Amino acid sequence: MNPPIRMSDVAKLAGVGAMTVSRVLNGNVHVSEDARARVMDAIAKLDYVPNEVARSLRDQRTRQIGIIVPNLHDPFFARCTHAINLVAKEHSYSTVITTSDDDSDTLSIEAKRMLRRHIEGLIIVPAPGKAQLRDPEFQRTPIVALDRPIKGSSFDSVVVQNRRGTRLGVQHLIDHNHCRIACLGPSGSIWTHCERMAGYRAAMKAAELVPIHYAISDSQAEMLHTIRALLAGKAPPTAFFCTNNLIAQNALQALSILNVRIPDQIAILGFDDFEMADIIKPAMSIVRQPIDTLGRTAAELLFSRLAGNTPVKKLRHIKLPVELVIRDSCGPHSGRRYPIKQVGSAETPRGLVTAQRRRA
Amino acid sequence: MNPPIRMSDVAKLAGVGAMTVSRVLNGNVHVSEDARARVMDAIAKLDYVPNEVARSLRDQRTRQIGIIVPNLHDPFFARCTHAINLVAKEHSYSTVITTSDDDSDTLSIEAKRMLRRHIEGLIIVPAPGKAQLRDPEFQRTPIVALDRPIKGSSFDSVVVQNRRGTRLGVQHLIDHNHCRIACLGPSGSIWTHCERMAGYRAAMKAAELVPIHYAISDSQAEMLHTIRALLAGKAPPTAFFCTNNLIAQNALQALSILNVRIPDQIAILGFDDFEMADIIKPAMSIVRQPIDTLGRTAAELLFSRLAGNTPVKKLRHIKLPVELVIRDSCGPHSGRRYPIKQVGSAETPRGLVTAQRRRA
DNA sequence: CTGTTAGCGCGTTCAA
DNA sequence: TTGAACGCGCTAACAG
Repeated sequence: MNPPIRMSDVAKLAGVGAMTVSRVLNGNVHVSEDARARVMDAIAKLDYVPNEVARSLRDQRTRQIGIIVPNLHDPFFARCTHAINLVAKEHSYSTVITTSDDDSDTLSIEAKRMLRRHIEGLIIVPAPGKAQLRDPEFQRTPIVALDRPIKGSSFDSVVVQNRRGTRLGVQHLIDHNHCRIACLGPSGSIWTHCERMAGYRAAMKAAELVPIHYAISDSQAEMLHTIRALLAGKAPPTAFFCTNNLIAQNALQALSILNVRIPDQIAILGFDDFEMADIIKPAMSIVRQPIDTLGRTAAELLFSRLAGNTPVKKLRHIKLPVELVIRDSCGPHSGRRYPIKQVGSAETPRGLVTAQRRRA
Repeated sequence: MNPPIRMSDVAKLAGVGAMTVSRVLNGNVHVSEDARARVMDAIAKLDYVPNEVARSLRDQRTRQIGIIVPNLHDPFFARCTHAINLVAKEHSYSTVITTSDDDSDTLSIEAKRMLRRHIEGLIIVPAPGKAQLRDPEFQRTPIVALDRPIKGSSFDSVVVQNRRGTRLGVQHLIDHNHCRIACLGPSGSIWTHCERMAGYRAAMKAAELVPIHYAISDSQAEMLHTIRALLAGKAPPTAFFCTNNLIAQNALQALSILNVRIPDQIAILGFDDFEMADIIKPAMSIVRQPIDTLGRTAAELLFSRLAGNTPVKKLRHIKLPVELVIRDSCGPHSGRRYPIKQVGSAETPRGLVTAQRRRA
């Protein structure tokens, strides 16, 4: 509507110089009580709102960080984002967010847009595929890779124990006397799923079992088709390991349609917890990842870079512990329905984790 | 690391003036092929990144919008945010996001922070309680209220048919011969829940039934306690209507613990769909709200304000249709498992909706 | 304790 | 077709 109010307008009304207003606002230097009162008064009268853009330009600090996740439909990424934003708030930073749809070109374009805005730091979930964010312009801003590392990059990363978690889960299945354990994962080459697959293969081989892997799309139809075929074959699997939530839910759906009883006829175990896992019957056993901690750790690492606390050259690669949550989808258990915590692995991160554990 | 590259650096290297570089970048005015080539060359050599902050200050447009939701844990808000961000992308705008935790003071503080950053428009989910964002400074930036209106405010709003959806659901229960239908909702005064309660009361009264309402906290324990007491009483309810997802899931959980069979012993119906609703047994009937459309519509309304297309004075209050999705949690149905679309109510919005339906 | 000067990087305006 | 000057709103540095 009206021309926007500038600091000089406030100064004029208060009968002081612009600098006095600035000093009142930032409150570091001494200002006489008299002047301060007049300034406050003028600010209130004019509804003055400081212009952060000008301030950003002036001192070359935008007090903004950026986040790029594949999407916000997946509760996993939504929660990560939430956790990151909380840390940003604690530091009085704003959060600019956008999505990549797991496409590396989109990721790159959006990252560049963030750079143009001079965000001070960036947290990204790398897209699958070729090496990304290689251009030198990405070297000038601290970047933390979340959930997935970028191989050969110069970015910090925070991920979870994907292989170890999977091994834990598969071993649990083996402990329940399953031999023919199939691994269900999405097609495509998302890093976390590759890791989980690798963990699966390792666990199977360690038990001298034959790995069977099926890559399927996200569609329920394809899952139904795959599972039906699988179960109709000779020597059908007696257990499924699902590499994420969506896969697990689709499998559950298919099993339900096919009237296959869990855990009697088939056992099933997933990676990543979800709201309903505990409510459905049978309650689903899963490998739980510390989502909030994941986001929080990435954000704290980023801010520690911004504060210059972390030596610039040394890359930090943090791997967070996961835990097996035993419920009822893999057969009878020892009556203990609480998580088996996984402590102090060789991969346990140092430093930051201590701080973040207190909060968890 | 090195001092950042400015436009003048590019100009110098290309042997032209800064304005020529600017023109090449913005591409509106004619620049000789020769000059353009040299500029492009210099840009590449220097890894020049235009400074959007300076540009924002210069032309008083940040090309940013803000979003404030209660949290990102709730898939509902996460999806809204996703949809909004998509629209922002289409307009080449960035999205600044933060959370209010459903606290009106936090909302106000965060909104002010956004204003200082000179976001051009703001989409908020109002917090429960007293009138908000009354200060005159909030009058200078277009604000759209999402999912809940602010009574007596001068903001546009986009919400869903809460009352109507609830009536639809409750009527469905009544059609299944239920008389003692209890309404389970959170304590607190969140607008959507108040509306749903009102719809519930209206539907009950219309059928000459006695409304029974229970306000409970989000805790599973309290839900269990409430439901146990309810079912133990004389003339216990034969059906539950839950005003949101979390409540529904907690109720499901409690019913499961108490070994109450659905739908034989009790029917249950919820407001808002969720991933697992279709997978659990029995599949849960719900009232579905058009989440993506909700976010998208709010964003499009905001951008239409920014473009100056919508007359400034006239407030827009859009109410989006919901649909009843009949599954199995309310007893046998007519074999039709597909949504009963709800078309052309008097409340159906005009204009924007057409555009947005094409996408849905 | 307070005011003045200058410049952050860009693009509009005006002149060449 | 191009360049120089000016100012967007703010604050560090330097007087006073």
